[in-house]
Amino acid sequence: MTHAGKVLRAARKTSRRQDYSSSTKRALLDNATKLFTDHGYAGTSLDEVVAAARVTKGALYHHFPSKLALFESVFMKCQEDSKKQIEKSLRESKDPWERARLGLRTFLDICQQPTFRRICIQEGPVALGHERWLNVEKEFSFGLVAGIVEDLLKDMGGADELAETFAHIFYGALQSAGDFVADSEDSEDASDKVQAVISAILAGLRLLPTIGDAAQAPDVAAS
Amino acid sequence: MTHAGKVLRAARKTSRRQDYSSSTKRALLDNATKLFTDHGYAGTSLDEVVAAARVTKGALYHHFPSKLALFESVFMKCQEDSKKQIEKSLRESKDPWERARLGLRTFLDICQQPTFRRICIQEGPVALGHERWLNVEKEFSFGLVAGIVEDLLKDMGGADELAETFAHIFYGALQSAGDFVADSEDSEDASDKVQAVISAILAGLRLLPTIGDAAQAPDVAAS
DNA sequence: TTTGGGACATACCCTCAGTACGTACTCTCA
DNA sequence: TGAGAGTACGTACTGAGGGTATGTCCCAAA
Repeated sequence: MTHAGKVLRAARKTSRRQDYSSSTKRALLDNATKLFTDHGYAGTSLDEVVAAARVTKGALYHHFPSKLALFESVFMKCQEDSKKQIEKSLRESKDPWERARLGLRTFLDICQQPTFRRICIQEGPVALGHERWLNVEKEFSFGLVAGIVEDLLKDMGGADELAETFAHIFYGALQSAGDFVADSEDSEDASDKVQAVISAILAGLRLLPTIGDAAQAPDVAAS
Repeated sequence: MTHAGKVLRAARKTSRRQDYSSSTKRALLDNATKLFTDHGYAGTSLDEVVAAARVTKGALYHHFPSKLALFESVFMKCQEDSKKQIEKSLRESKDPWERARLGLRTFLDICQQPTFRRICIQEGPVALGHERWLNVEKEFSFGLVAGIVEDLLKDMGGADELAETFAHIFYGALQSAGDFVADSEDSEDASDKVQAVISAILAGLRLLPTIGDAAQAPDVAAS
């Protein structure tokens, strides 16, 4: 058997043993995702996870070096999924303002998914640490939002200095918006209201570039 | 000794024993605050806390029924302090827009205090649970912010329906703003930028009342 | 002086993350 | 084809840490 043949076989045809292995790993990830979502990181014991996946701790520690690593895998998977979802919706238009509306609409939907809320927004920063969380976010949800904001500002010209600042603040606003919708009883009504508010905030973005570095913006106080 | 006498004495003149007791309780709270701030809720063991306070677990569990209760005491104390600080700054003006600037400026300062950031913003929601955290927030920081927003909207007339929505979203934006400033190297520069962005967002608030329930706000897309 | 109770200290238990080690099974290569 | 290596687990244990049960000291009121 040639080397190329070996690689090919390994790439497309897995052994039964490998199938079993990846299957148990997936079972661990799936059950961990569910339990972490329902009870949080600290509120979930590994005994529960392995019991739900019908294996033992030996299996878990074979696939993941620690509880935190297991959580991180769940976390990354969740981030990747949401990123793909947003990117897909962004491909539907070329106009930056329309893309903003599409992307933010999708992001709000994702924020209402219990897993994303709990794993990526609530528990993530605490479990992984603020530092690590921020670094990951930059390459996923936050990165996309930042890109959208940047495009909007570029579309209007100027205010590059404030782009990063606005993106950070705006991202926090979006998370809160997601929370708000998720917590409300009438999510349909809440979602509409949120859309209106977000739109107004983005509209306020137009007032940004003229301010420059005065930073005090007394015009706000001038009714 | 009359009943009135007893009450009076208990109110103004404490016994030496009571002094000791409240002193150790304060020592526990102070050290817990410091450790929770530095290492988070899960990252802080009660053994560390009692060692730092130079007592034993017996003392801790005499004053607090659980680790979570200890954290909650720290949390509430932090909330009360920040509330007082904000209210103080609010008393310096009567104009709603000026009050907004003063209050938000103070809130941003508070967000940069490590204890408030870690205890009230980051760890609080996870440790206490989202539900409980929200209820407490309503009576403290968030309540104040919501009041300010309401005043602003009232000053312009109308848009009451969106006041609560905007307040929630805006509060998230402020927290992110605090994080952004706290994470930046040049906090002076970052603070200025944040002020500009927040001002722009508040300016966008003026565009809110005319939207009504259309909720789509196509005017945003119209460049 | 007695006595009740507050303010702790000590010793212990239980859950749970992590480790050490054993085992069965498969894959490779002589 | 069988022996060694490596994978994929299972089992039994350890240690850290939250929580409890109980004992003790000491002040305060009667």
